Amino acid sequence: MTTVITRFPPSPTGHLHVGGARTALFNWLWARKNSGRFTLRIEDTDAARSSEEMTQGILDGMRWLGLDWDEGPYYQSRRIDLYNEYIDRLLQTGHAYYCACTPEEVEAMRTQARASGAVPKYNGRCRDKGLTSGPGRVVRFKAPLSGETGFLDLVKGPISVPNTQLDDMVLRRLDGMPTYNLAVVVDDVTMNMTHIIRGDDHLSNTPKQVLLYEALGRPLPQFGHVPMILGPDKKKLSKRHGATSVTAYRDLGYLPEAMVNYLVRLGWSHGDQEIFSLDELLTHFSLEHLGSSACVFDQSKLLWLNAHYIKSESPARLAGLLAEHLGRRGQPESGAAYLEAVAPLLQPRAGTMVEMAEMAEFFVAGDDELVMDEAAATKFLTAQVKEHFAVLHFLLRDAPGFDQAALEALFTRYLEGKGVAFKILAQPLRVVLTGKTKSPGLFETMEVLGRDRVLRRLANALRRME
RNA sequence: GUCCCCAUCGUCUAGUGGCCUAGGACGCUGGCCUCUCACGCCGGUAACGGGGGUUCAAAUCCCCCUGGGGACGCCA
Repeated sequence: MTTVITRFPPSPTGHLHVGGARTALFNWLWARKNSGRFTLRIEDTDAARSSEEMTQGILDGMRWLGLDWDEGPYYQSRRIDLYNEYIDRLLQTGHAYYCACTPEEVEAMRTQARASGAVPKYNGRCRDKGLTSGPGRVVRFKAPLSGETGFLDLVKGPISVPNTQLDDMVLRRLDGMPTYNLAVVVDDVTMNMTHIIRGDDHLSNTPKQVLLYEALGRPLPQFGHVPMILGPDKKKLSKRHGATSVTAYRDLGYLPEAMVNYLVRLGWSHGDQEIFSLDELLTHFSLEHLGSSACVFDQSKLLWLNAHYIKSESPARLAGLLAEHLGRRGQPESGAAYLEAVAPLLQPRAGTMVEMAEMAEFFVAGDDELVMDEAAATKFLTAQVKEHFAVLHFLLRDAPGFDQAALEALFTRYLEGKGVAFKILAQPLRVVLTGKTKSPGLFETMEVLGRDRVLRRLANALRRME
């Protein structure tokens, strides 16, 4: 049994977007599930469009998702000699040749072919000229003129394309850099890849790569092409559709496990199961259940999953995240213990950590800086409730206990004595303590706020109602 | 234009010839719970693109059509 080796080869010309993250996840899962190795490779042969900053962003995204790699990151830009070795070999074995045509000439061939309804491709003018190395010359692959090239795809099944569709692709550019197709094949061969799981958009590249494997005399790895992720308009997902990079979701307050869970279910399924722990993913993930049709990125389902994970996450971890987001919103620092007490009240209510931070503001705001919903204050802080609050202030001050149960008992006793329903006082009290008309339950809120804050906010309200 | 791929509720999907008058989940929606908002619970809405075959039997297999996506770079 050979060791499973997979890879994720992003091009550092953009962020780690959700589509890339999903293929990375699939490759990672497959390697981990089979106790194999997962390799990271940076495809930066396009020097002009690649940047170190993008590379770091991609690595950050990977780490955030928890997709650790066993090898790499390898940089293609540092492996040029290796690629040249292989190109020379192809030249020697007659699988490649030098071509002196300029990009403009090639472009003209394509437009001409297109105009006459033919396949737009290089016409092979230098194919049999026997040109040797020289300035202004690229190296092209000598592709078969007839026949078919095919392979068995893990998700799509048998794929085959007439060779007349393929042209003599460039292997080495004018600037001496290898092209993508050559570099991937050389890398995948030398790094011993066993499985190549990648986006559907590479499907039509694969026959060209298959030809290269054959020319090199190397066995094919297993290819698996997963369908694309589309936007709600069913077009290829792009910035137009809103957040597409995984780090954007992190900043929006999504939990990595929610992202992973959402992504894995996009194109893969295990019966009716929706929620997967990492362990479950590792035991259940399979290539056979990868879907074969494109899917739409559905933000609302991601949000639901995130809410789910927030509910089940430990208050301690949430407190850390909460502090971070609160800080970002310019709120003063609060103790970890306090935030850890706040979190459970907000967990069932927050869809994202950004939302939780927003809801947590009244907990951490200074009593005098509490943002008051004025309309609500006018509506609820009436003369009638003022009398009650005045008494309640004393009762709360002298209450022996300040926990939820004690508070509830205190209120019940008071209300029964006055013959008043809690409903009458609930909203006014909520506005006084939180500044808003929506909040967690009053008794738990008071317990967490603590006696001092409650008393000060009550006193402030009393003063206001003078 | 050519080639390749795809096709079940609005969305993600289950379904591998009979268990399907098509199941789950998100969303939307009715109700319950209730100090507000949520959570939760119960219920509802909604799909096999069309046409031909094959078969005793088709969402499932084959063909055509239609629709969608992708690729045709000295980008990856």
